[in-house]
Amino acid sequence: MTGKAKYLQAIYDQEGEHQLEAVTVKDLHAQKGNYLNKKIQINGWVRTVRSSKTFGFIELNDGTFFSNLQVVYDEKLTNFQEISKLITGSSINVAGELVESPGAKQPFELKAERIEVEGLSAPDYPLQKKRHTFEYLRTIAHLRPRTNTFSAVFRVRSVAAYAIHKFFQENDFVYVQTPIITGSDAEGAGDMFRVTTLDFDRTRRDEKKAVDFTKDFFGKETNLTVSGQLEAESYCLAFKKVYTFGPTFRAENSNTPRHAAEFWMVEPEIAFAGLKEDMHLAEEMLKFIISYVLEHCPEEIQFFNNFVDKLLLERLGNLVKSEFAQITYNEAIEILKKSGEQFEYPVEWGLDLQTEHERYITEKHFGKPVFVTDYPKEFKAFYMRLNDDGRTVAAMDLLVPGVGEIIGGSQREERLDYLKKRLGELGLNREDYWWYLDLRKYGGAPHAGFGLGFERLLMYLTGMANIRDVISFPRTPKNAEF
RNA sequence: UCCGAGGUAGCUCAAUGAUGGAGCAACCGGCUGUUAACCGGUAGGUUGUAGGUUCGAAUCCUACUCGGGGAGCCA
Repeated sequence: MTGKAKYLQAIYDQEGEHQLEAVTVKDLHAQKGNYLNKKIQINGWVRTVRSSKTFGFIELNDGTFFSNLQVVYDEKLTNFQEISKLITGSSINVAGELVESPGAKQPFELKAERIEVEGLSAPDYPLQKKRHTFEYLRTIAHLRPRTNTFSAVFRVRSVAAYAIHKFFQENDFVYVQTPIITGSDAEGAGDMFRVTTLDFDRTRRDEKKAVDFTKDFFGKETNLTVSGQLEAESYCLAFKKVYTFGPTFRAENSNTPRHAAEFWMVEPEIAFAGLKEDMHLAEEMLKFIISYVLEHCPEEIQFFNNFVDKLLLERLGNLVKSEFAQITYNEAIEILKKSGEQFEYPVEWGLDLQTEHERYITEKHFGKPVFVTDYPKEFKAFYMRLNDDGRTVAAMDLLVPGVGEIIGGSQREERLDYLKKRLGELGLNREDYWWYLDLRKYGGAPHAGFGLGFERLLMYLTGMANIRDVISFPRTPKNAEF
């Protein structure tokens, strides 16, 4: 028994005369020669039935491959009437011979000798064989993976996740799982989801009506993580090259197609390295992931190119070949000022770049991914390394057409005195960061890292315009159904 | 959170102050190679909720609610 086959359920036919192991549609396409003109068995779900008086066709999808398998059946089946009335969504088991198809739309088809109904669907099955809007499909998130689009999205998601691990593992990075429950407010930025076991109705409060968290589960205030970065830095300064890949939570009341309250983030961190190495890593990583997906999900990417975004293949192909652009914040301001564009928000040194500015730079001016570096320290986080000019930090954002900011990173401030000073300037409590400061005290080294929004990468990879359509069960403000 | 546009049959949409329709899905029937199959028929509605204007409201007004777009925050 092969390693793969042992996971497949062996199913016997009704008479128990011979045993056929269920094969997958993926195998049929991969090794057509092994199966053609032979008896096979397939499990799957009915996408549609086209029935005539004495014969009919079933589009069967078994979840392993993008395309359906066409099943041909006729009145020789003992349950012909039942099969002709099968409702979309029903699960069946089909045994028969795989033959070349006379139809133009598929290379082969299954001539059914026996069809067993595993689970009937119902007349009110919400998925039809016509196009549905993504908005409607979000209301049936438990059924949408059965559609072409979401089948493609989540296969790409799985392959992309694998590609991320493959890239880092093959480049000697150590995969670190940082905590999801955290006692530190990582960046002092953004609202966090509180984690507590306190009973709201019987919570002890002190004279100032403040909640007494010493009575809580952890004996202190805890939240869901907004970033694994600080913890990743700790492991970076032990393993030299590390990465995290896990869920992240932000309680911001963001209502946009690019934000979710729960999303996945990839956060590499490299020691004895600066911003240049950081950008190089980001570019190599993105190119690897995209190449890997292009190679391993050709049907899915072609589907997106046909039905979601006509320029997808061209854009992804170009990205893999081209060099990312790289400009400083200063240069970005110059470009915007000289652009002649009428922007709604002013362009001035010391003001942050607005979405419209970022879009102009990456979509119109360069037409490809752009690193923007060295922002004024005022609108960046405390841990970013201060540049020699004393007013900018070694930060970088990667902007890509269509999605916007996909990566945010920086060289970290490794100089203990600078870091302490910065904490003070921002009114952050030094004691809260004692262990983070220790990393600088005990053999600190220059290091850098970035955060990649996994869902934003998927949007870029698939052309899907809304983050809610690249997460299985999206969590957004006022929405945690399923 | 702010700004502007929406919610009509299971789905996608018509109907702009006067008897709420179509396509698809469902259900019944027909059809010997279909492929978003095709042909005929049946059923399906308190027009998001509440209130108001009017002789009369899906249509005009107000509030709420839901989904989405733009902005802010960011990945």
